[in-house]
Amino acid sequence: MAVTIKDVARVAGVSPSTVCRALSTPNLVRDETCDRVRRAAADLGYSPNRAARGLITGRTANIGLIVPDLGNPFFPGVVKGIQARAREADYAVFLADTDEDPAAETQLVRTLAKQVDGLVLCSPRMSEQELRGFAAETPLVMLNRRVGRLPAITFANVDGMRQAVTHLTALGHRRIAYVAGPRTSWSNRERARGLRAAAASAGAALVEVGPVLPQFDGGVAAADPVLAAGVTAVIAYNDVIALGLLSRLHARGIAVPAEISVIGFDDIPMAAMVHPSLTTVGLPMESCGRAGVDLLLGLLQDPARYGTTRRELGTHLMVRGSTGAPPNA
Amino acid sequence: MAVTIKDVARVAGVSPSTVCRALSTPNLVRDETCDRVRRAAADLGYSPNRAARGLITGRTANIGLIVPDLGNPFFPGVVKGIQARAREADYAVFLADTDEDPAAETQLVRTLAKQVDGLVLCSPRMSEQELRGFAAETPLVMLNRRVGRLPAITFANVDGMRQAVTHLTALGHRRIAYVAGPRTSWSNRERARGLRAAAASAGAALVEVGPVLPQFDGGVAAADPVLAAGVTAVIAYNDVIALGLLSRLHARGIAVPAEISVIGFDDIPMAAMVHPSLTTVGLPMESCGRAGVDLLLGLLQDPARYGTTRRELGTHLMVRGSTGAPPNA
DNA sequence: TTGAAAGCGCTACCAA
DNA sequence: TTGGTAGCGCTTTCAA
Repeated sequence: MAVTIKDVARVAGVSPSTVCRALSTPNLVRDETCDRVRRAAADLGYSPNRAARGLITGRTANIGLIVPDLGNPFFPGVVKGIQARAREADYAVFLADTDEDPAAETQLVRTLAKQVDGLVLCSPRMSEQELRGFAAETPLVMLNRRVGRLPAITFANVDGMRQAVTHLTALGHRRIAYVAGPRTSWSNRERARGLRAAAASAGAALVEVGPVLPQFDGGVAAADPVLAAGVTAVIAYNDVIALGLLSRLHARGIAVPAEISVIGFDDIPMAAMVHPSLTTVGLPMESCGRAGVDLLLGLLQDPARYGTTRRELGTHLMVRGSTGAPPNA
Repeated sequence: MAVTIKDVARVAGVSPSTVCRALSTPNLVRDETCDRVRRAAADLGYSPNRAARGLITGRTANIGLIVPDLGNPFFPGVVKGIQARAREADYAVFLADTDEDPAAETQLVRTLAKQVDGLVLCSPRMSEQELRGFAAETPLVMLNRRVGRLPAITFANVDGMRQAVTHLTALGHRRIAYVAGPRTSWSNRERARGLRAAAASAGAALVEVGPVLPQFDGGVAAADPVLAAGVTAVIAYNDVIALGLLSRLHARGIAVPAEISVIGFDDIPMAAMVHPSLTTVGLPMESCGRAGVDLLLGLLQDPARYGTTRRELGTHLMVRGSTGAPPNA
């Protein structure tokens, strides 16, 4: 078995209590003793058993992270941000991928809740009611979704859409399509809302296509209806859909942006790598992860203060090759 | 605080020991008692504290997973496979992303080792020596790398390259470039070795370009040297590099596959989504994750038997649009 | 400044 | 078939 605090105590010639103190509150221990203990610990390669510690302190130093689909290029950035911030704060991360299944999500929350101090839920699929229930039991922060006053980090979807529309109308576009993501998705609703508002105030016509699955094939499928709608520009719910659009437009011999402009949302890595490169609304994904952990840590320290904190992170339009002036401008 | 086994015992009117048995070995408990306990547990919403259990059983029911970079599209598939298999076996997964930093990897292994029953290391960056050291202390399986006889799941890199070369020579190619990945990468060495052997036995000339970073920009940078080498086909260390190649070739107005054929390795999702779609050697990533967990579970049960088990998973060439006959065939 | 002892939640053993 | 007891590794009183 692994080396325990007793082994260190024996080698250092002190009691286990002293070892514990030497390692956690050195100022309560005579310097010389402290040194001896530290040396023994180092020699033996001791590192404390966090589970045992958690049992008594009631603090596991673990956080749980639940994501719907790691394969979705939106998530790795967020997860990396969470990892990085958690590591800085000396927390370990339990990760679970639910495969977009709300039932699995619920079960996973139950299982994880016991072994972590708090949970970060990425774009949770579960119902508002369930979410509220869990939030009452376990410190929890949501990413990319808001439910009531529950702690959450979100992106400025509405403002992102405003930026996209401003860009398009400045170029001269007057008729724009929106390829909608899933009706049940919080961010789709936000983006659609922002887009409608921006189009209305800019005096541009808006045609909604879909909803489609937020995947490459969804975009492929949406391209023909978009073309049929007689628009000069299209904004997709997200980049993956936009990439599908681009692919199908290319296959049909439609030039982008000469004949139609395309805008995505998220700024996933591939967006900058395709031809033409994709104009898109960029989300600070790593910051989102970090902010999520920060909020969770705050929540653990001072639930009253952070219990209803919601932060919205700014978004920024990345203008690239897929947008230009409309055909007959 | 959470509800403990004592609470359940009190409500059910039995001793904690009985609660424990009723829940874990019901056949040692009278049916009626068992029912009473279960009901009490359900009423109170009891679920056992796995950390406390682990303390005594010496089994945490957690596995640790360390990956170098979740942003690399190679990993999500593997991680999903691991998650899925772990969940089936009722294990939870600690995930750590090391950001390609070997030092972080070492530290993370140390930290995680205490709270898990075993570790899965994805394409580990650390030295052979360190790896051997850790393997002596903690059950551990490597994915995508072999070191001596340590337990590992790998892909048939050599055979994949044979398939790629066979495909190209069948089309008539006689002069092929290889864009190498990092010298330090185990899979790059394997792939290069397989490629050299296959080219030699097929009588094709091989030109090596690079090494380049295994990223899109690496591929972009490699395109010009490849063109200068006067080859009719190029095989990249991985898909991400191949995508960069494709992009730069497009920018220079070189038609693929009319003027040059391109093959990648991995079959990441984007490979099928670009124009022309990328011919590539497909790796069963989810299977790799599942196999890794299976091997780890075997290792935990019977270290002697599985201590040196290494499995190689088959690879399959996915022929797509980026390969064709050479220009003057 | 240090050590002894109690106990976190749980399981395993021995008696009954 | 059940309960009591000990103890996993650690931290935290309370005394000394």
